[in-house]
Amino acid sequence: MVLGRDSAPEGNRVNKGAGKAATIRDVARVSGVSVGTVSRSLNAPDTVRPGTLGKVRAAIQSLGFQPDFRAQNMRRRNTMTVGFVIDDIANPWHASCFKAVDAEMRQRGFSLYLMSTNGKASEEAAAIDMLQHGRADGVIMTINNEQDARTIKRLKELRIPSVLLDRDIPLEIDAVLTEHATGLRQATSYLIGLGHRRIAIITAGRDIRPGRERVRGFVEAFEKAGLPVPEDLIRSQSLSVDFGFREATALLQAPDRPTAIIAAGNRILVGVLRAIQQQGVSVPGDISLIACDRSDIALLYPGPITLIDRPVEDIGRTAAQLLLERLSGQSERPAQRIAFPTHLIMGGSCLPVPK
Amino acid sequence: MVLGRDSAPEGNRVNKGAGKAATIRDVARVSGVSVGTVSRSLNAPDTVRPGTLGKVRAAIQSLGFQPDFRAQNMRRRNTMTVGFVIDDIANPWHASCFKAVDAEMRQRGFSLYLMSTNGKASEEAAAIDMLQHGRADGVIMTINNEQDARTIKRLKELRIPSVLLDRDIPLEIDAVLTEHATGLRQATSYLIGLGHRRIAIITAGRDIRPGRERVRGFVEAFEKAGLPVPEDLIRSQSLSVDFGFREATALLQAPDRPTAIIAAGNRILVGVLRAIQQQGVSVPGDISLIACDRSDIALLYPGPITLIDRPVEDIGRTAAQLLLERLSGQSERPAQRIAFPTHLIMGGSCLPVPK
DNA sequence: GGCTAGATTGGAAACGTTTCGATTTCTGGC
DNA sequence: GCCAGAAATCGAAACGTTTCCAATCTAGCC
Repeated sequence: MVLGRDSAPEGNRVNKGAGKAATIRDVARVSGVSVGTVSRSLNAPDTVRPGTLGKVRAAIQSLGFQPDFRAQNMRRRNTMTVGFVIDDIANPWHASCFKAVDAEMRQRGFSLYLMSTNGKASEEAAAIDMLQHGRADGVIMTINNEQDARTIKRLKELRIPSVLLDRDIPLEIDAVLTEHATGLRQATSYLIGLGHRRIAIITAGRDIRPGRERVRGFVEAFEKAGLPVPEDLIRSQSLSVDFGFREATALLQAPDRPTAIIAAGNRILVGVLRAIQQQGVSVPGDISLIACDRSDIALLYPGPITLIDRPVEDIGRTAAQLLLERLSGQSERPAQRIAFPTHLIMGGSCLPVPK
Repeated sequence: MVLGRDSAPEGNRVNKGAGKAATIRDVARVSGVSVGTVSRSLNAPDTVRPGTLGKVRAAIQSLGFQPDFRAQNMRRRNTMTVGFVIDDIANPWHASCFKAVDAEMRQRGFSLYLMSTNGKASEEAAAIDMLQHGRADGVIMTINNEQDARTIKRLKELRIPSVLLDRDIPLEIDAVLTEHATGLRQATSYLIGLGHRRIAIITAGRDIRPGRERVRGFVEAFEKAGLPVPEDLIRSQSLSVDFGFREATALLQAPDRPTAIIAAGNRILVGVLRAIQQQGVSVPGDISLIACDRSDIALLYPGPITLIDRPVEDIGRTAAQLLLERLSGQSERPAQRIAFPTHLIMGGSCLPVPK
């Protein structure tokens, strides 16, 4: 490879406009046909005679013509773009979900706008506003608060199809959900089976579906076992690292410390582990731990952590498909809600309670 | 909040087209001025008389008019969109970088396409192709192989401004770099100072700048100390988890096991830790470890790992600014290369070599 | 009140495509 | 070789903005 030499001739020109690009008109002129025929050669080649097609293609080739995307958007009234709105792309679950959505969308010619809202309702509203009026054809999103009036209003007035991820809103919007309640019931029952009674759960607030459902599953497990629900150990407020850290610290320092913690949330787990480390507690020796969602840390933390998994690729792919269905135009079906099951992956972070 | 009731009336209509949106023509008609004046009211309000402006604004308000983004793109010949091309958004460093770029760009009205190429040259080429011809105004990217002919060719012919992240290519392209060599020299010297001689480095191949530079810094540290370079412990090939795992496993099983490993790469660290865990080795008791870049795992792995940090926010912001400069049009300056320093953050993963 | 320069406004021409009705060119059967 | 019908092509009208030139208005000055 003689890169150095090869690139020298044009080496010191910074890429920029680089002369006018050929238009469909140029192609028409060069190939001696009308503009309409060139367009049809591109979009419906079977309606143009082979001879003509050849001439057009030759002209396209020689001019290096590529249709201008903006003009196509303008005329076709779409953008082949979809917004993916979440609170934080640094959350590995969101990153995986994005990849699944992207894979599905890209192969159909769509590009994805990624908008990370930092969990702020104002940024959320701004993101939704931005996608309207011809910036995107559809949206896939996880909003931060199912009750925020501003966001609800935006969604109600949204002019493009949308799919909610793991959120539940009293509007007719497609949604892809997770059966968090089942997962938590199962995990909690497992701990109860190991003899745990003082089990804590740290998770999102009840203002979003994952918070509500997880707490519900947690409570149901105790009820099913005929045991009193440890209300004082339910910490349901936020999915943030900080919340996880704060609550875990408090729980670990309490006189009647729990024997197990369910860190029900990706980021929460990080906070919980930080607290565990800071308090010098050992897992599973001093306390049992269950996490939610795969992540580097959950799979690796000195020994894999027992966790409630969910099929993130399926979830992403399904969200993409629901949206594509609507974007393809023909489907006027009522809104659909699809839920995916979780399953418990056994790690080494849980032990039976010593007698 | 009476959500249930409020949303009932429109509740069972799935969002969709929802009637024609008002155009600038409608606004002109309603406010009794010409189309041109409406446009100027929006884009240069100080050139229209206050009275007129009032009428126009009233009409806009009453019609709920918002300019059609596609038409603006068409006419203005831009898209207010920038591509962010990387190999894997699940890499937390990339996620942080994206957020920094996004913050800077969003406040100037740009949206970001995120394209995750999975490190495949074909997807990389496809991504770059896709961004051309009016789909984006510029690109920020980390390509996967600085020697791949296909990618180089794409870059050379790219018609929109671009910024490279941490890559070095013999073309006139803006780039934001990291002084990996300095970081590695420092880290290696630190280990040498602790008495280590059998120090291994696992990092990217020499086909990309981080690989080359890191190995260079590593070698220089030995030379500066007047010590022989442990060539057999330099494993420079890929940034992947798998490579980290494979090489770490081999190193740990070797008869003359190193006393320290530098896991020079975000993902590599995950692989290395997996190997360490599987081999039942303890850090820092059995082996010292240094990582690159902050991540949940580096900060948390039973005790924070000593690591070579770099200012990811500054890097992202700078990349965005370089691009914005070019996009603003007036700057015809030669390509710029800006390098950021690293610094060593002391964790607890290194110990002196016992005599 | 008339004049001029400057400030506002109107109207139309782009921007590059797709699409649709009208027109031309094939094709095959006689 | 002609004709009808089908197939292919042409040409022009959109799509919704911005922008430029020309036309009109306003204010200030004498």
